[in-house]
Amino acid sequence: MLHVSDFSLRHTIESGQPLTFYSRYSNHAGTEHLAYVTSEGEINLSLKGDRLSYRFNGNYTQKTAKNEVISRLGLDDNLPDIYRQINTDIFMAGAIKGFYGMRITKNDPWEASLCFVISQFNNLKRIRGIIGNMVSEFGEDLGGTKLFPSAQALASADLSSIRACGTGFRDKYVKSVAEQFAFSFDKRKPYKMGYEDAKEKLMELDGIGDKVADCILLFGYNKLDAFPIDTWVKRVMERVYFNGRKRTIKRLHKFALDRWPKSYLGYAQQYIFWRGRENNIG
DNA sequence: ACCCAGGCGGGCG
DNA sequence: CGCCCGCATGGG
Repeated sequence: MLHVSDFSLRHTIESGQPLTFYSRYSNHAGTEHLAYVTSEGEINLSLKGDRLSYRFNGNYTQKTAKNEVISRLGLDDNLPDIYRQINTDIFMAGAIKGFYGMRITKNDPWEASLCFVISQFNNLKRIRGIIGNMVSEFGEDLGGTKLFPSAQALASADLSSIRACGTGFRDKYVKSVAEQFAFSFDKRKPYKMGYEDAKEKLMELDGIGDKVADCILLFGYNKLDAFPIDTWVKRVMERVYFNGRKRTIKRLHKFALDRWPKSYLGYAQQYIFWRGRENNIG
């Protein structure tokens, strides 16, 4: 058990991050539950008030499970300090108030990559469905629960069976990215690279462009200086900061860099995204 | 029926 | 560089 503060499991889980797509979340009588699987085993969380307890199996020990939970849910980020630094205006203040405790999750780079390749020109409900189909179709069976599908499994699958999961035209991107993660791309490298170099590296992959690369860097490599701009973030920023005028992605990136601390850009983005989407602003 | 969704690659000027 | 297009699929 550990005590947590400034933490909302619901906002963290529901806000379009990889865990949104492959975890089970529920709330019974004021106690929230979250279950998900990693290559090391299953994690089961319960949150009541500020008490976060966790159960685990597989290779986890008390210590490694605790580290997994803290790191995965972003509990090691200093949220009060982040809020102080990104709270530059009324819109951000509203986002912080409305979604207080929402954190950036830290996920496996391959898992983040697959989720965000699927996300292109898509919506949250369908992404969740497609990832779910892929887990049951291609995930290794652990006797009851299934693992997130490996890059190797998808690399050796044929296009039609990938497409049968509902990917649509993204089938070729899924296979291509899976092949590279399985055979040539060293997913450990970007951890040691700066944001710019790592992004350039990721964008060499077919099917990974500017926005998806930023998502992978933010949610997969824990690079909080990434600022993904999707249709929601673009529209909201144009409306809130540019009086409704159209702006290029490049210019919006520059605006963000000038306005918020580089090391917290990812958090600023996540609050813009989720308030924009949940309040249907834009 | 119509519109949109956590975009990308390719082609054009 | 900026702009435009086609791309599958399902829900509002």
